[in-house]
Amino acid sequence: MPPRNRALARPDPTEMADSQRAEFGSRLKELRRARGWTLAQLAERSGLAVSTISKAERGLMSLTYDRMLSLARGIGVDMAEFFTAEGAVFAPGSFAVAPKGVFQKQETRNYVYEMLFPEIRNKAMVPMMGTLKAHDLMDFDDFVRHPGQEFLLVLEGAVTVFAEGKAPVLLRQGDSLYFDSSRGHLYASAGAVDARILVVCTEVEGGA
Amino acid sequence: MPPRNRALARPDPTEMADSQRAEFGSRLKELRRARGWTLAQLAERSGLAVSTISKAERGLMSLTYDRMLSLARGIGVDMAEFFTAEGAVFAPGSFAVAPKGVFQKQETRNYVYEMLFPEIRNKAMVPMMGTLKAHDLMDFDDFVRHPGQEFLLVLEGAVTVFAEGKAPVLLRQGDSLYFDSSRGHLYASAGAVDARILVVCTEVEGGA
DNA sequence: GAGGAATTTTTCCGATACGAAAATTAATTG
DNA sequence: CAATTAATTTTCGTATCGGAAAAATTCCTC
Repeated sequence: MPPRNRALARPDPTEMADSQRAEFGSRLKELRRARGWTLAQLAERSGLAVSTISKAERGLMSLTYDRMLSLARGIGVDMAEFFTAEGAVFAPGSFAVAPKGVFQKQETRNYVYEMLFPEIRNKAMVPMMGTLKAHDLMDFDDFVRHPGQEFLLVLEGAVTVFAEGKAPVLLRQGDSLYFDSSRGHLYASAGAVDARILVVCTEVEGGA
Repeated sequence: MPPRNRALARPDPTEMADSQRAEFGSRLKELRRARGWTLAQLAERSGLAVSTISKAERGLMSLTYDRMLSLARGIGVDMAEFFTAEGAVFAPGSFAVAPKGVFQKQETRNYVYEMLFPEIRNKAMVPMMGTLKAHDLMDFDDFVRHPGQEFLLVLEGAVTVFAEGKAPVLLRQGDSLYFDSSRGHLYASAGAVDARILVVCTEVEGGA
C-alpha cells in the first residue's frame, strides 16, 4: 500500500479503498466457493498463482486489471459481476455461462445433484444436473414435495420415476417429464449403473 | 485430489488481455471526454497522476483495483460502469419473436425445434428440444427477444451463442447458459455438423 | 506560419503487485 | 491422538505499476 502522507490536498487514492477492496475480495471468494473450488483449482483455471488469489480475497492486495480479467474468465463471469451489488437478484440483462463442471454440489445417499448458476439468485428457473447412483432397493428416500413445477430430462442411462398416486414410470435416455412438483416424487436409476439427469424446477419462494 | 490434467494448456494471463485492456481504456476515455475533462482535471478529481491515466486510456498499463476505484469515484460512476458495454445498439429492425401459442414443430432455415408437452397449457416453463443445422455464415437470422428468462444446455456438438452486447460465447457439450431473454440472442452450430440443444424458457405472458 | 499556452506522451525511479516455494493451518485417516 | 494429506497463508526476489517532471504534440492567437 502506498504511504498515506501526502502534502497536496487532493483526494488520496488509498483512502477508503481498503474496505472496498475487502468487499471485492469477499465477492471473489464467494464466487469461488459457490463453485466448490479451492484456491489451487481457481489458480489452474485462471492462470494466476495461488498466493495472489489468496491475498486478493483477503483484501491484502490491489489486483491489476489484467489479473482481474483472468479471474473473471477462469470463473466464467463478466467483469461486471465483481462489482454488482450483493444480494444480486436476477438483474435485467443477466447473462451467465456455466462450463461443464461448474456448479454447487450436494450429495445424498443415492443422489448427487449440482445446481447450475448458483451465483444468480431469484431465478425464475433452477436448473440442476444430477447423477442417480445405482442403488439397493433399500436405499430409497421419502417422496419430495415442493410448490411449483418440475421438468426432468434423462441425459444418460434410464430412470424410474415414482410419483404419489401414479404407477412407476420408466424413462430412457432422451425421455422427459413435466409435472406439478407438489405431488410427491422420487427418482431412481433404473439400471445397475448410474444415470445422468437434468432437472429444472421453478424457483421456490423463500427456499434455498 | 489428484493433480489436474496438465495436458490442457494453462491459460496465460497476459494472452488476449491486451485487446480487453484497450477496450477498458477506450471506455475510460469515453467517460472522461463525455464530461469535457482533460487528463489533468480527472487527475485532480481522482488523485491519480496524469501520466497514469494517459497510459491506462491507451491500454499501455494494467491498472490496479485501487486506481480503478479512484477513477470511478473521480468520474462519479460505479465500478460496473467500466465493464457494462453501453453503446451496443445494433440489429436494427429485429424484434422479439415470442413462441406464442401451442406448436409442436417449427423449422427455420437453420434451426429445428420441438416444443415438449404442447398439450400442457400455462406451464411455468417451456422446454424445447432443438437441432441447429450446420450453416453457412450467411445464414444467420436476426436476434430474438422475448420477456422472461432462458436456459440452454448443449446436448451434442458445440454451439456459438451470439448475444446482444456480448462477445460470442462458445458452448461445448454439457455447457449451459442462463440469461435474460429480453436481451437479443441467437444460436448457431459451432461446428461443421448439427448440434442438439435443450432450451427452457419461462412462459410468455399472453401466450397460449 | 511563428510564438506561446494547453494538453498529452515519454522518461525515470521508487513503490507495489505477482509468482514460486516454504511455512502454517485445516481436514482426513488409521 | 499421531500421522498424513489437503488447503491456505507467509516470505522473498523479480517484474510491473505509478507518480513527478521532462519532452513532445496539439491547439490556439495573431
